[in-house]
Amino acid sequence: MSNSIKNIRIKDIAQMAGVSEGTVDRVLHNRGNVSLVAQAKVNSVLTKIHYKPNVLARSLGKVRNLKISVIIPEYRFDPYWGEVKFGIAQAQDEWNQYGVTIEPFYYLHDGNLSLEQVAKEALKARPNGMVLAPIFYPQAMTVIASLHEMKIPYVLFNTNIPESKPLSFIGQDLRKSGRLAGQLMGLDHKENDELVVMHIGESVKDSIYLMEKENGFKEFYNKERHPFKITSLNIDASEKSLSEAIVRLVKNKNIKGLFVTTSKSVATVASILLKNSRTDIRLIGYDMLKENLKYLKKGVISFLINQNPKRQAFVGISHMANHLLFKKNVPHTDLFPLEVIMQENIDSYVSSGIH
Amino acid sequence: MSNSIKNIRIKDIAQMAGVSEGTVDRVLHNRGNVSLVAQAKVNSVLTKIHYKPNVLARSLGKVRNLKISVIIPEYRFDPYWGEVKFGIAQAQDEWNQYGVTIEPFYYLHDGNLSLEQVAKEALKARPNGMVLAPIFYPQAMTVIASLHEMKIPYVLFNTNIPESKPLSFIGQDLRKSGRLAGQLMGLDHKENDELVVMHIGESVKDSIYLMEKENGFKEFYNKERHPFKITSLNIDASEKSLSEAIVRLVKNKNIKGLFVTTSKSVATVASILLKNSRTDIRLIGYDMLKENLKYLKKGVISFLINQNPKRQAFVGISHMANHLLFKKNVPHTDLFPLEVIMQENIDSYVSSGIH
DNA sequence: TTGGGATTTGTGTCCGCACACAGTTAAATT
DNA sequence: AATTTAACTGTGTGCGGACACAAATCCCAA
Repeated sequence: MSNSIKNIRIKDIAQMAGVSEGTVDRVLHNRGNVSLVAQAKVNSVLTKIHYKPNVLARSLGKVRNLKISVIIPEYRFDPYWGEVKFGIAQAQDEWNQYGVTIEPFYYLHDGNLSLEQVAKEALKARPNGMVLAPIFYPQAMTVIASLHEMKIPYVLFNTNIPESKPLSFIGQDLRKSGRLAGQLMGLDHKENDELVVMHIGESVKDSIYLMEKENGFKEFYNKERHPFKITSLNIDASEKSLSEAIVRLVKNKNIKGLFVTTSKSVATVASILLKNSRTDIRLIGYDMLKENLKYLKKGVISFLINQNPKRQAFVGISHMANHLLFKKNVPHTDLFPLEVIMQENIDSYVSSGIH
Repeated sequence: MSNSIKNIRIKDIAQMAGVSEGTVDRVLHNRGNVSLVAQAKVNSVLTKIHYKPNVLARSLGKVRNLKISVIIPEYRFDPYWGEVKFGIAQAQDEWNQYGVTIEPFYYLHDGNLSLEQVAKEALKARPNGMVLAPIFYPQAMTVIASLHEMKIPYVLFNTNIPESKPLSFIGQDLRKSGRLAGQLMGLDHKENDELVVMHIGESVKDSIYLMEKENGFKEFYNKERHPFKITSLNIDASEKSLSEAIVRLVKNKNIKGLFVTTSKSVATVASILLKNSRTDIRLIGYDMLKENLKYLKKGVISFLINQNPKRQAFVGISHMANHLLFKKNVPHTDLFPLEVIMQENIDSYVSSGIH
């Protein structure tokens, strides 16, 4: 019965309208050069039927070698970006077969591998689209200006720059993620506990976005009116100052909770807690980095909030590819869920590939 | 520079091997009728290069109107299956444009709308593949037998039947999900607390799989050697007996935690807890059903474990479609992560579409 | 009325793969 | 040696859409 629901093709429309395929094509893509009569004939058919172009056929005859440049911070110094790189690799796997080439670039804070320099290099190859993790605001802005100028569409992920107009932004609501950390911290609260929010790493000074997490965290406690003392701390990532600072912290017996806003350093904190037998302190951090998982399994880290860096990269690239290749509409913002990782669900997250 | 990374096509292989495209095609699909010499020539090229067929071109000339039947329990009596239905709708949206038709069917426990009857109906249309939620074991087995006989590939989701050999299974590890509930329950434990595992609903008698959750829950406490008293309870879903049973339960002041294994009934439990001012009881349930979210927001439900029914259906259908249309390899089992939903991350889950 | 430019329309080709079918060659039979 | 049979190989076409280019039509001025 519902057997031969022959899909309507351009050919069919042409026949129905009594014009040639070329004319239908011109109307569909409003390329102009169509007489009002023909236009009317085609349009009257188009309103009657619901034409769905065959995506496969459309992109088959497409310009091969679409090129997407991906720019992220150098991954060798931070396993977080290592995860992102995995996501890029998966995207390459997925999209190469459609003739889409994905070229990754890596930047440092400054010098001749700064974001600006690297982006300039990337743009030389005249990519059809760009996917960018813009963690340094001012540099990012000049890159984005170039992109606008060259009319290259771009997707941002990880960090948003709302005032630019990206095709799409992929990331999380950082304030809400701070609030979530707050709730997780409070699950076994006691009245006179002291909680500390820690921002660790050299990027702190440039990364206003970390403050969002802190604000969210505090917001949670304001709302709930919990009588906690909350302080915050900025520490450089340099080995010595970091461990010294933590050791000092740990000596304070009132401190019962630490919330580390940067994903990489929470493992270091955990190791120091362990050495100083302060595993009574509830430690909350970000992301399923290898070291983090180790301490989560041991119970030193209580919770991790998963930002899903791998998937962020994958989805970002996919949005761009879908836009370029299939002309699909992509969401303006794609905010990932705030995933709570704890001992009893680590495995389920590790084993499930990209989710 | 890296400009024309021309993808290797059958044509190119033919040229490299010094044979015709037809021969390459015969080797690739081992259709036979190829001389050993030609075979060798082609194979030597194939080992050197990594041939990736263009999925688009392959499926372009494909049989249009692939048909996939989806069979799930009647959704009007259980919002869980309502969620699943949303997933089906999304899959239709996604795959219709590729010429794949998705036909849903709904079954009840028995009668002329039993799984067997409905499946018989579905099979009349000779679908190219089937996606099935087999919650009643014996009936499901006869359906699966038919599928094997008719050589129709099938994907199972929600409930696994490992001894059948589905193309793919999509779901969660229920034992681990029980363990997770255990950990969530224990976050603010006290020594002499009593915990209750509740199985609610008429399907309990047929659904051995609910026991997995209970076992996982108990397993967690065994391992941790927590001194909790854990009891379990099977209750019919009939209005009266349910509320009576819960009211009775609630009178016991030692009870500090309830773990409801069926997603739909936890809201009822929550409403009764609220009426009887026993919100001190930690309540854990499953899934982001509308009613459940209401009580989670109010704080009556502490945690929900998300089984992601919508996505389970979507992914199940997509696996089948990828298999039929693109000949893609699909994972033998696709176990979803065990997502923890709590007040401060509800929104992030609700707003992010299908993840 | 005709020429010439502008506008409109139709046809053909390519994209990469799958598969049917015709064509070629070699071996086997008479 | 002629002919059948089998084994192998190459060519051609279609899938649906995009786009280039050729062909057809129109309009207006000379």
